[in-house]
Amino acid sequence: MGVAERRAREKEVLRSQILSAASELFVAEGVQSVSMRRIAEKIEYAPSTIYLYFKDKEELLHTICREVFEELTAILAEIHSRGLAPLDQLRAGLRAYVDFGLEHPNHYLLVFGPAMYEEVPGEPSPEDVAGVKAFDQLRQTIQYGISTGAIRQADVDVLSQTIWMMLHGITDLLIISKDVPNFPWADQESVISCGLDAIIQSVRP
Amino acid sequence: MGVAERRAREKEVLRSQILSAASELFVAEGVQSVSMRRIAEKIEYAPSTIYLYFKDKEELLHTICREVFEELTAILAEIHSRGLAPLDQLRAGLRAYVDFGLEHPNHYLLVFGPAMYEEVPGEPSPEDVAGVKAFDQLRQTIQYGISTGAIRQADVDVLSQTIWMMLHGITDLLIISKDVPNFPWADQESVISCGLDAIIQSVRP
Amino acid sequence: MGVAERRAREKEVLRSQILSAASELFVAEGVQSVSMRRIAEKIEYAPSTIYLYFKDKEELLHTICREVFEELTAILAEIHSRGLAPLDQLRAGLRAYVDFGLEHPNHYLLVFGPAMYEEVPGEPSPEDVAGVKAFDQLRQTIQYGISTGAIRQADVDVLSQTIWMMLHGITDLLIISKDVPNFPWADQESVISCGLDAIIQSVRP
Amino acid sequence: MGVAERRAREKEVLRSQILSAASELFVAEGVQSVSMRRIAEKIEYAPSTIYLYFKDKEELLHTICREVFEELTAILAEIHSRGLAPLDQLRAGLRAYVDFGLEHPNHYLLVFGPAMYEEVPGEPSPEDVAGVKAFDQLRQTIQYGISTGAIRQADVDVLSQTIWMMLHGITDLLIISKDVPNFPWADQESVISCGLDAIIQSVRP
DNA sequence: TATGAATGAGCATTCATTCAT
DNA sequence: TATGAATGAATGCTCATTCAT
Repeated sequence: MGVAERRAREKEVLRSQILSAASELFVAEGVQSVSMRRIAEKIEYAPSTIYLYFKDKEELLHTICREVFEELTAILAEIHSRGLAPLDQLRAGLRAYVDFGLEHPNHYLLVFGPAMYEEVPGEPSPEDVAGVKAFDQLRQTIQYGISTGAIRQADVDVLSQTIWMMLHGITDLLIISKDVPNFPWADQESVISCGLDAIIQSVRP
Repeated sequence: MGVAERRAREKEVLRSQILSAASELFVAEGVQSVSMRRIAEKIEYAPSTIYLYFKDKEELLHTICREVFEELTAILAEIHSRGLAPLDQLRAGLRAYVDFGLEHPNHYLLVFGPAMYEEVPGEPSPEDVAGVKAFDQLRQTIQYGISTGAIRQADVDVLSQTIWMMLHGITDLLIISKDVPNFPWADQESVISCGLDAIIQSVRP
Repeated sequence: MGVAERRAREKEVLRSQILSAASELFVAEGVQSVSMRRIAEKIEYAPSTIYLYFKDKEELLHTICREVFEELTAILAEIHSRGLAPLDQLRAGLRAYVDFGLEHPNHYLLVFGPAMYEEVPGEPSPEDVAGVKAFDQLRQTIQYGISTGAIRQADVDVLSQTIWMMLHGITDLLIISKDVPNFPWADQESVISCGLDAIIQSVRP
Repeated sequence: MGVAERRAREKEVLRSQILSAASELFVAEGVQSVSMRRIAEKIEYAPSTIYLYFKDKEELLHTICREVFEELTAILAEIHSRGLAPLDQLRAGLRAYVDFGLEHPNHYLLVFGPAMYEEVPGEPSPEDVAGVKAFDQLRQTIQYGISTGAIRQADVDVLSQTIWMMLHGITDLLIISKDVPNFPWADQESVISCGLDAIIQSVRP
């Protein structure tokens, strides 16, 4: 049985290697530009070996997206665990979200970019679930604020989704701005401050 | 001469057909995933015919982007011309922007989606110019508000870009939401209201 | 009838323009690399116009080849007309042949290069006829030399064809040598002298 | 291990098949006119399979040229090794050269036909090297003859290159003659004799 | 006579994927 | 488990040619 265990462990290791090689490449060069062969070369295995671990390129992508969401969720959960006051927790979470996007721009675009695959109604995919969990952290913060009176009475869903959308806009365009030099972009920090201020102010009672 | 005119008109029609087929596909499936062949099939012409109207795939993409921006600019210019009070003008412009995105979701995502082709620094492309002009409408409105005291003192660029980014986030995710059924999306109108309220409130003195 | 004549003349002019544009391009860039469109652009007519004068690209090529042969024939005929002594006439002809090749390298390769088209047995094409006439000049010179005793008794055909082949080899490789820099080519003039000496010496009685 | 060996052998076989199909087609129809598809069809494999064996069309061409030269070199080296008298060695080598051309007409024309790909000065390609080695066999024979007094004093390079060129002319046109029926070609053997006699005689002291 | 519009066949090459071993 | 060999479909693009006008 020691043998079987070692084998299982080895399998897991290779699976991880594939995932990390793929995600590195996807993120650095775009999903479309990266071939399975390139991924295989990076881990020094044959291309066909990848198919023993993932059905196809799409499954690889899905898995990576899910992991990105999980990482984001973990970050937000950590903030939650600090026991901050509602508005402080909110601001810290918003800031962490933007920072996460700016630190993992390609991952961010990967996850929130144009859908790479068709969604099938009624079958929430694993990365949907992961995405919902990440969003849920924000929703809980808002809920927490409302119930303590720190945040004005409002539909929790409407409010938290609107905030998320505005936050996404800031994150998305700050990322894209790096690739569009021919535009007089304002200072990044100023924009983030201005945006977070607007959001925080808008939730005040 | 009637002949020449009719021909010119027919040419223009086909050109438009190509543009609209292309933008529909680009937007629905991503620029990279759409082949010239697919576009040709959609309009029921030979692939090579497209090359009679556009130098290559890139020119097709550029043309589409430019035209989208121009339409948006025209809409915003019309609002400007109404001579509304600063905050009314601002709100009307923001609303028109979101509506434009929701009415032309494909075009919107195409233009503001991840840059598919690299920008070459120092050579502003025509669609950059068009994009700047569209954004400039918003900037002017903010400037107008600041100078009349309807909007608080602030760096015009930081403020207008932050607003644009938040607005983009709302527009972007509302569009994407249609393709992601497995998520408890809040009511669209409520989100728009909530977002615009937040923005307007944040610029008040 | 003046009208008809003018028209015929104009037609002839355009035909010539096409031929000379095509031959210039073929020769400068290789038959395969030159498109009908390029030829058309050069004469500032529509591509389809060329098809009113020549059935297809191949006919254009054939016509040009024939003209090359005719030019060569004319040069050799002029030498013949000078009334030189047999061996002087031979040497002058050989020299003129090599020079013709070196001055019109692409034309030369065009005509003597790998067959571009299939020969159909039994139907001598116009450029075959033209080629035979050019070769015939050499044959006559040899015959003339044999009959006057300046050249040794030998089968006229074998001798003249062998000479032509050796001459062709010199011409061909001197032309090709210009495109192959990585070889220690000997001085061109020395090679020509050496070759002609060998040929002349070999026909002596 | 038997398996690995068999596989390697099979791979080698397919590689050879590709090479010979390609050279046959290149030579019969010109490098430019032959598509990878056509080559693939000829060997009844998918086009993409060729790319498993050769990087691209150019590498295919280069490989063929190099191998042809190497075969020719081997033949000439064998003659050298016989220890013949200078003029006998020369004649045997010349004859072997012509025979090689006539036995491998396609390869011969491919290698000595108009360069289809540009040579880059300063970077002798492998087939240049191979070509130089083949030519060098002739040069050594001439040098040997001069040093033993069997061949007249003369510039070795000029003499050997001139001889090679004349020999090439004979070989080239004898090959081409098979495809040009509409011309009264002299008997092949007679032409070869006549040519070799002329060359041998011309090097005598 | 000349053309503008359109096409269909073709090109070299790449890629995700399959499958026998 | 892992692979090497092979493939079929696809890609952007070019070109000689046709044909209605």
